[in-house]
Amino acid sequence: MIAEIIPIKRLPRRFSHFDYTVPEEMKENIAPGQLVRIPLKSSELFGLVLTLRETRATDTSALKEVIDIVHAVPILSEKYLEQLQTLSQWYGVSYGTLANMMLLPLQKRKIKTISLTASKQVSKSAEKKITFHLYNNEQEHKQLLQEQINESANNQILFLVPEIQYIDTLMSHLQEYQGDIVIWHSGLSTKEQFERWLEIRNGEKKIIIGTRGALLLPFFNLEKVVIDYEEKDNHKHWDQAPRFHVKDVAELLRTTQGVDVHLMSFSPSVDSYYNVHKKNYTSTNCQIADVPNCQIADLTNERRAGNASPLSEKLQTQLRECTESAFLYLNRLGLATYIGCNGCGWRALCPSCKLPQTLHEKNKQLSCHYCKTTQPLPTICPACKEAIVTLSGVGTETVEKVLNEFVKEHNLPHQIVRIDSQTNFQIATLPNCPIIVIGTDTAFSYIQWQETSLIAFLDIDMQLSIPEFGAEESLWHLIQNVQYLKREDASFIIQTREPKHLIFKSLAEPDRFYRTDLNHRMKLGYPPYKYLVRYFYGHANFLEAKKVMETSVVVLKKRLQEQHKDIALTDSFDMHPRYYRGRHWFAVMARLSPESWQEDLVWLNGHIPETWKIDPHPISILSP
DNA sequence: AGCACGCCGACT
DNA sequence: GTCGGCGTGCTC
Repeated sequence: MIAEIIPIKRLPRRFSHFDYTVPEEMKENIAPGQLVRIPLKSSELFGLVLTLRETRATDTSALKEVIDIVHAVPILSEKYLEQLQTLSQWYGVSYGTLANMMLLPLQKRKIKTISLTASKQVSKSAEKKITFHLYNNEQEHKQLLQEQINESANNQILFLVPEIQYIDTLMSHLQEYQGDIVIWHSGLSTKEQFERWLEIRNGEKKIIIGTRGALLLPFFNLEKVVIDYEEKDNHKHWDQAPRFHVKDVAELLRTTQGVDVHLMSFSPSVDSYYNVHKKNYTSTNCQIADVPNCQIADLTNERRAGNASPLSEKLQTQLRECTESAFLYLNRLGLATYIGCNGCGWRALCPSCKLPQTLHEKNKQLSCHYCKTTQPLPTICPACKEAIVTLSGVGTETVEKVLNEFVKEHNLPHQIVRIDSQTNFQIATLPNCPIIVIGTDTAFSYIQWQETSLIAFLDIDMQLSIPEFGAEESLWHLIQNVQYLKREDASFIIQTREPKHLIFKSLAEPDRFYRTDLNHRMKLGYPPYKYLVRYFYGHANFLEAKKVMETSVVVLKKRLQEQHKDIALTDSFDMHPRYYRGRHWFAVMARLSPESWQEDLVWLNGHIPETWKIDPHPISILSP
């Protein structure tokens, strides 16, 4: 007898499973889904029995033997073995990689001491549509979360959040259920993983709150998945393969296992807006709150009038009158400033990555964030040879300097606090007086919103010029996020050189933003009208990377023309950064029909070079 | 992918 | 003599 076994280990995609012979005395007891021990190369590791078959004449090669069966009860049920196969095809990873994510906490010494509860065959309930819920404040949020628990039967319910810090918010809303909750995220120790994994696998805990990795765990009887903050990009596992989006995996669970899927947000994604209006989703309420009191400060006029400060007149006036705390948001870091020519618009770009270089004040050198190479700061513009290269753009460090002077000049009581990923900020060190926080995204979770009466975006124009289909949506959610968190009477100022931009015109009329953005996406073939799949490839040698990618794309296009005319493929393009982790990266993107993406994706994955990385439902077109 | 193996250069 | 850097090859 031969057992096809998945080694529980990250392996390349071509090694899905291996054949092992089953010793005579094991034949009666071995079954699919069981955890076994197997030899692989020179080591011994855990494996998962996939299928069993009688020895055939073709099985001539010398196979190794299964060592032993760890538990008589299968560790994964039939439906999870099927899920393993689907996900392997979608994301181009070996079964072992996925099995490793489902069973990661296995510890050699402890594993034999645990007992597994055999899962009953739960009758699959009738497949329901996805439901969308909108909430406008924390009370509504809390109420919706509790309803989700109260409305489900006594089976497991999983709440997914985009980042670890949101777990606390959910916990505070679900205090009454504390004893029945288990938390899952990537920061757990091996010991914590082991204990919690068992509680989830054996159905000892009914409520699971976790980040995206929790979705791949083997649940005992999962009835419902709630994806909270559904618009956030961190619901996508972009880091490393399998690059899955929780919405896609939840959809698989819905259609194959009858799991009830709910999406929630205070700022619905453009995708959800579309699906609610198309009645693909059921919705209780999708009346999006407007942003009535947001003030736009037109920087173009101010620059013309001679104000070169990063603080507009409007902001300066309100800062002078501000007696409480203020939050000034900037979406770039402070230690570095971008360099360019004021005369011709030339910008200092890294020669290999093609990313804007930054000036390090200390040594007056231009350097690149990614490849760390440095160059001297030019004194004349390399493009027009005339204008002197000057600093352009502001970072948190620059703003801090300007503010220090401002505070001194107007005798304000505020202390200035910088919060970004480079400052080691501790919430305990906050002074007792009113403060002005200068910060990036990192600052959002530290702001004391009840004590903050003025919020300003200093420079979000860069966000509007990013060539990504989701750039405008991201800014929209950022504005909504402030509106959601800020005290009702707090001022909110956005400084921009493009006051007539769609987003600002739509603040009092959210539907206008969604409809216009959707219209753009339809014309350009972006989600929700197309399902995108990005493939990318990197090589240490630039020309080699370019050549390999281009020739492969030509071959693939020809094949599509012959066999799959409905799948459109872009030309290959360089990524951003172009040079990253010691390689030069090129990408290509396919546009699939949203109705057939699952089959089309599997077909495409089967026709690409093995060296290509597979990225379905990409969050970014250009970046890794 | 990840790990063992082996080759070579730099140190106690 | 031995530590360790990373190029190469292999996994039923």
